[in-house]
Amino acid sequence: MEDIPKTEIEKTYDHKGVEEKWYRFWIERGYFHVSTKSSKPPFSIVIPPPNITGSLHVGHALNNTLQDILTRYKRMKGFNALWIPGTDHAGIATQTVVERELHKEGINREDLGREEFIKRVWRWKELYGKRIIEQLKRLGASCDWSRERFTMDGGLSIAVKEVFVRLYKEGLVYRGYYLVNWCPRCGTALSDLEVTREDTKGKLYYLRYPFASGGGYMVVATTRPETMMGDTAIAVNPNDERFKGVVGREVILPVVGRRIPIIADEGVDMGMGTGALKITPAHDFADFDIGNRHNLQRIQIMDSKGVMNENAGRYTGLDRFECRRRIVEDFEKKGILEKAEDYSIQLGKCYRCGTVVEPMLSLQWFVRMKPLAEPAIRAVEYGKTRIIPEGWKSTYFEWMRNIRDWCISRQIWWGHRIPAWICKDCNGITVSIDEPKSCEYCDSKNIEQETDVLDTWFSSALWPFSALGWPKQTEELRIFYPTSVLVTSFDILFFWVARMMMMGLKFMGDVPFRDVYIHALIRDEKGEKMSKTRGNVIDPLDIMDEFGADALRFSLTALAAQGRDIRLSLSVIEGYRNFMNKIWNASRFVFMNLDGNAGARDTSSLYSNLSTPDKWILTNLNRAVKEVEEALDKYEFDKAARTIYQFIWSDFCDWYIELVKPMLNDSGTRERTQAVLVKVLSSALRILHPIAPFITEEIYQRLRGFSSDAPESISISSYPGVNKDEIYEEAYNEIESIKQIIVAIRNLRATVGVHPSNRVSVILVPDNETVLEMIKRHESSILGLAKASIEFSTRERPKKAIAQIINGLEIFLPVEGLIDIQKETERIKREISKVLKDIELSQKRLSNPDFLGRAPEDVIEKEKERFEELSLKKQKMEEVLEKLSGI
RNA sequence: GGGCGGUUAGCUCAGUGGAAGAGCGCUUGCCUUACAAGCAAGAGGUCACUGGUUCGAAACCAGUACCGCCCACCA
Repeated sequence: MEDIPKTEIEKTYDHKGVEEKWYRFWIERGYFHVSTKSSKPPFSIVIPPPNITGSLHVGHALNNTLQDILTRYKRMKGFNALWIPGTDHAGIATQTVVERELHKEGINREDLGREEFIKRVWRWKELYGKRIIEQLKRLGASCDWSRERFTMDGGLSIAVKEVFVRLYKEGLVYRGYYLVNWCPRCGTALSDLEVTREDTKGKLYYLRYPFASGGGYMVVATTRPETMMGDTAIAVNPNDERFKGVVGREVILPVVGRRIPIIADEGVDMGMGTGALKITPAHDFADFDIGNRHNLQRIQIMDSKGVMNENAGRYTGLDRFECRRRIVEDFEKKGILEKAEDYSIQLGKCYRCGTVVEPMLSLQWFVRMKPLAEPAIRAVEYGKTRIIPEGWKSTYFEWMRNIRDWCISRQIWWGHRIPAWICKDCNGITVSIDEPKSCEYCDSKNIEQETDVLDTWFSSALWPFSALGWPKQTEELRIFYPTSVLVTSFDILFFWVARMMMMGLKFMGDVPFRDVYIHALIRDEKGEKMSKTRGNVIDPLDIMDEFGADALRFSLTALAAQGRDIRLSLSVIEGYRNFMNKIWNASRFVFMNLDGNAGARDTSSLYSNLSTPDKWILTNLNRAVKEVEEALDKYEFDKAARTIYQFIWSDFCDWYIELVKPMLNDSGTRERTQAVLVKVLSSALRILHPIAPFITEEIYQRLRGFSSDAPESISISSYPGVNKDEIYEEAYNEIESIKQIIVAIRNLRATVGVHPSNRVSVILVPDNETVLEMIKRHESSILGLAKASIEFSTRERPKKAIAQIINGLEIFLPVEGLIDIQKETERIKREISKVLKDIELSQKRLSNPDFLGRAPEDVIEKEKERFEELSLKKQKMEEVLEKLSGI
């Protein structure tokens, strides 16, 4: 063990300490800070602002890794690359969190009062709102932190008011009494998007409503019998023969005793239920519309907490579900309930808390969407904004074309308070950016500001321009709007992307981003959504602790294909952690073989005398660079990662380093080889840097000492370009052939079971002089990598030997009868039959006049060559088989 | 009810018209002085099914089945 190489570099890469160190270094040097004075072309991304209540989950990790890759890539490519960070105030979510805190202290927000409560939320934000930002930094996010924004900071508040006022003045914001989705737990209205539908098992109840004139009853079916106390009609389809005689008559509501009419409405589906529909305009969307058409009274039967109100008679004070239970019980006794069937219903639930939403009549603020949606549809149709992958376009269009007005008011405290003042005298509404002194209609001073706040997504919709300083006409806006790309996942396509499109076009007159890249959602290895209750959550913070941020980032990148979900498992991450270690050790090898003064050398002269393996690796490098560039330009992150992985591990480590080892021990070739190693490693590090910034910086810093003019950090170094002069077709093919020979010999060794440390002697029978000469040039490589010494033979094949047949060459490994002849014979036979099958197919193709007539020339040529090769191979193998049987 | 994805090796996924691929797992042999988080050699596939287009289909088209997602006021 005394001849362990003298090196200070650890055998295993340890990310601990490294990541933090370089992140601090980058920040201190201000590499991520972007100046508006720069003459470089702009590139910009605004972050999807994470909630201040959030903790980095694996979805954030993916989303931000991809943004960081793009930002770092563009920065290295010479762009003035700006990535604006920020956080979202997340109205309901944050309010809930703080309320929970209060609850622990035994108080609620009403005890505190609005003003005091909001102070508490701000205090909470100061304490915990930075958490997710710190986590993004751990991930390596290269945001310009000097421009960090918050959706409730002063500037954004001005933007929100400006937008609201302008929309109101143009009639695009209005206020009115409508039926909205109401969450009784959160105590607020929700937009349609904030309601999720869930299949729920329920019952369909058939209720008998007796005719007022006596003599029978109507049967109506409902899943919500408690709403019957708000019924104001029964509706049937006018074309329904069954009910021809009853339209215009009246029935009596059981329990309540109220008389309600039977009306006819086209909206009633004759096939559903009993064909007769009970109409509750104040608690059902369809009924609301029917009610409007027939001027029906709207009777509310619940309060904002979902508790039955005074209109519910003897059920007043009961929770809606308790009321349902009781009412069914009572109806059963009284024979009002005809039957109850099991029924599966799509129940609307609050997307925040899961409470069943209640359609509730209330005074709310809305945005008129149609006029805003039209330009946003056109922008995507005309390609002013590209959606990638394209498949999402149709989803976007579908939603935009059927868009409904957006309920933007929320009855909570945390959020942007609506800048409207309501006059207590004349009920007039004064909407204004600054607090008005009096009512603009009656001049009364008796005005009060609207207590509602805006939907969180209202401010998010302005993010691409508000984060750049709007409504001020800033340099940032001029340079960086529209932003280059938005990176997001599809679950907020409507919530956010669509609304940003509308607002951007409305207020900036241009789209908010050129591209929208939509990535997948992360699931566990079984394809299930990660959730705490399932216990299948992969916490990126734990992953970063154990495997490092680079391994996490690379894993996410490699999995970021454009499908709909990504299945992430620990074994995948472990695999890419191993890749990081591989890079580390390849670098370690390079360092161990460099001399201290390597940097002072003039490398250009060394390049004039490249070896074939040198040319081969440079060819591979340039092709890899090209592929990675093209992939990143098309947002094919997984392809970029795969290309880099393959280049570093297979090409550079498995072959180039191995091929080059003897050259490092030869003083005639040592310097040149060192130069190529450094060049290739340096390029490899730089193409990898956007994906794995930490380890590449760590190695780069060590490599920098060997190079005279390297920038002080890899993150500001330039991205490698493709050098066409370094594509060496001939050398490439030559090494590919040599690789084949080495693999074939290794295969023979394994077949015989030769111990890896033992040298074998093989007999090569080349087809021609060219092949012979080529092999001779690489004899030492074959000796080194296959541990085989070579004998050439032009005619004679050895008698006792096993063979491998490759293109242009037969390889024999003489054996001393130690091998299992039977097994080897079988193997060859199997090979022959495979070749035969291929020959057959090829022949069929070549004898097909249609193929010869219609296929392109080069394909036919290739097929002919292939046929020749296969035939030759078959012939050679049959000879080998013959020889084998003679042993 | 409408729309959109997916179905390729045991698992997770690439591959978009011209010889079925990768990683993990598996088998076998190796601590070969960069790396056992490694090296080498293997085994393993009717590319879901049925038709069609084409000289040629895993890929393009149509349909079927299964899995998943989104949208929608069917009591």
